[in-house]
Amino acid sequence: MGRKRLQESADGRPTVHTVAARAGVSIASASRVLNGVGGSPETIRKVREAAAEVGYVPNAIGRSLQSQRTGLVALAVEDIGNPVYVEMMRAIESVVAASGRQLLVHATGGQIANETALLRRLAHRYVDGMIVSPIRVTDDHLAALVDSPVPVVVVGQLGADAPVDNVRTDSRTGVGLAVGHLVAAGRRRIGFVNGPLDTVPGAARDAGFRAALAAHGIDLDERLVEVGDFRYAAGRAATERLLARARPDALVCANDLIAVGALHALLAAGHRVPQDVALVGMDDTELARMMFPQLSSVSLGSAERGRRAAELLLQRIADPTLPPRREQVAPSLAVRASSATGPATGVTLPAPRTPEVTA
Amino acid sequence: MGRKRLQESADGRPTVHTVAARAGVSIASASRVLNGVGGSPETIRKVREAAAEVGYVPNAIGRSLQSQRTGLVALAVEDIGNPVYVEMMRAIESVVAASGRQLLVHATGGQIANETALLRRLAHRYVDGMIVSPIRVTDDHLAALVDSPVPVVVVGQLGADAPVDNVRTDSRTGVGLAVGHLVAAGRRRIGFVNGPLDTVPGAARDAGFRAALAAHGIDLDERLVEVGDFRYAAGRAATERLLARARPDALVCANDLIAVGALHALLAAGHRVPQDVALVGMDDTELARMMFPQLSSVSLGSAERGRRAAELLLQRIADPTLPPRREQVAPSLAVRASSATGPATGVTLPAPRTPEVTA
DNA sequence: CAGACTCCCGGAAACGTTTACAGCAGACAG
DNA sequence: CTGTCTGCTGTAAACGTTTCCGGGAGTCTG
Repeated sequence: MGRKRLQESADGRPTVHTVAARAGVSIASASRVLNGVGGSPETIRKVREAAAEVGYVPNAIGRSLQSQRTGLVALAVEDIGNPVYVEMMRAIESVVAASGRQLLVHATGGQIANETALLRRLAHRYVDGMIVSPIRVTDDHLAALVDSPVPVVVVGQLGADAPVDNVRTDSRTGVGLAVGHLVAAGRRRIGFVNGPLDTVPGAARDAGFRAALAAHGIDLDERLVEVGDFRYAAGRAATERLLARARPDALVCANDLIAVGALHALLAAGHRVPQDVALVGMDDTELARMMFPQLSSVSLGSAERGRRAAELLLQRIADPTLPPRREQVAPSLAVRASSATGPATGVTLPAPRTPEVTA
Repeated sequence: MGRKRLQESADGRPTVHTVAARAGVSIASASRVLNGVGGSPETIRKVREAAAEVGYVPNAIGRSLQSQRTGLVALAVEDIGNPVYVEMMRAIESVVAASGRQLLVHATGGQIANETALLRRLAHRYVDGMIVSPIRVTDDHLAALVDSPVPVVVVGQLGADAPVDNVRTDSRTGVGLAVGHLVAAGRRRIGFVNGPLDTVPGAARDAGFRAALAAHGIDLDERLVEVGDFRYAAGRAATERLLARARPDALVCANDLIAVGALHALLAAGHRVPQDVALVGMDDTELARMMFPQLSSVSLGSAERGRRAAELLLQRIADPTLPPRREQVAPSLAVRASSATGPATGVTLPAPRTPEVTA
């Protein structure tokens, strides 16, 4: 039989050829029946039967090659352990699922190389589009975004003129909300525990903090500013360093994970929250409500940003010629016990290491 | 020109044909150069140049159709907001990445239909293999697992004779560790806040709890058992219901999210932890260490299970004929402040709603 | 009863890639 | 100078699917 086409795939699984041969019809008819378009009752019966007998299951790759779409959408975030991304993911998922597609998540670990590689590899047609939330953006990175072979939507700040769909918030203003709230509550020695300054959100929040203090006529004591990364352990360690050299009456944290670390450090050092030190986080994730006392937090609308990003992406997939769009979500402040003014809701410690504890 | 093959893909992006034509060589030579195998210096130069000029980027789908592999591995979990899955994912990711593949995560939301659909759709060749951690297993589900077209490894309990690679732990014994520890510390009115009983882990933990109490000769007071789901809010609500009708001196929780909910409920109700009520969670996630007081927790070796599952999967991808294997990871108990015996490490509340507070 | 119309079918092309195979030129040995 | 070997190249098949197109059979209309 020479090099005649075989009827099974390389690993022995049935293909549409197997089904067609078994049903005694052409592959065209088999394919039509399997896709539910056309076919006489008799043909339908024969093909269905044959497919069931051999346990046919279509090969998505073959189908995608033909149809030029996979029905998959990817979300690439830095740290999937950060609840803010979980909330964003849930919002994206619901939009994406409603369009009949599936969402896949990839954690980049904040490695630029990693993320660029993802764009350059995964995006090469395995997915119909992707949403990326980078915390560092380099020129190389940007280039990869711009000429990505599939539609990309970026969640987060991006160079002003980048021709890429973009959903952002204003975290500078967000930090301002926190500072304003604390100042109004009579706090003056306001500290700031931030993430790395070489990240986009880190830099924006630093600028926002300084601007907000200035706007309230408060001189910034640099000893009240500390930097770690955006995770819990670093937040706790950074707060411990800060407390070792300064005595804040309030702390703003660049996200909720850091705020939880700060809360832990404060309580372990014998400070009462909020009586001695008021605490405000950012992102307003479920984590903030899981703490005791519950944490005030600046909402950056992560779910909303995710939802909008997903919508932008679906629109662009439908029509790739759309001009780049940019949307903005306004921040808001959720005040909870950790920065409430009254002392009634606070937590006290018996009397651990530090001297200045109320008897 | 009739129906002659075009040199661009449908959406105008360059293909290997474009590059070949531009370089004045055959597509075979172009492909060889682009893959770094063979080619004369002159050919290499021309092809590289042409590829750069047109911005060629290979179509992964086309390549996969030919090579019968995608280099992608999927992880399907129920709730990506649960830190235990984050830890598992990290472990899997590192193994998978080391093999040069990429990990994609899919959240099923615990919907069986969802999960089965994932198996039946995504698994149809988009990925080289997948790791699934189902919390409910039906026959249909099992069938989908067994004749999945790609290798599958299951993390979690599975019917004893299911011919599927499987990494499990022994959560019954795990609950026993928690109960034993609490009994040794003198606790007797030990409560249990569990997830749904129609889930595999929920059922196993319930059985483990009852068996452990019996083993210590303690009669179970059914009012001390409450059920929600595996998330924070439900854990808190369930604990509130429990506290409204009973007075435990210790609580075992079916996972750390529930334990955090229980901690919140306990503190809000004015109970001291651990003095009044000792608390033990399960999964030993980072969340347990993020609490104040830090939570004792039964480690079910989630990272280890993830690591082993990934290794099993890679082995099976390499050799699909391997017999089904089953591995087990032993639980262990991490004792922290929330169940420490001494009162020194506990947290006290000023004097909220309940009367029995230390002045 | 002829013609138009509808419906179904099979052959073949197409999606973008890799690769087996054969041909060809050049280098080298005898 | 001839024969063999090496290394590169191009043609074409293959991966598994969908779909265009032409042909044939059957149905309805006039």
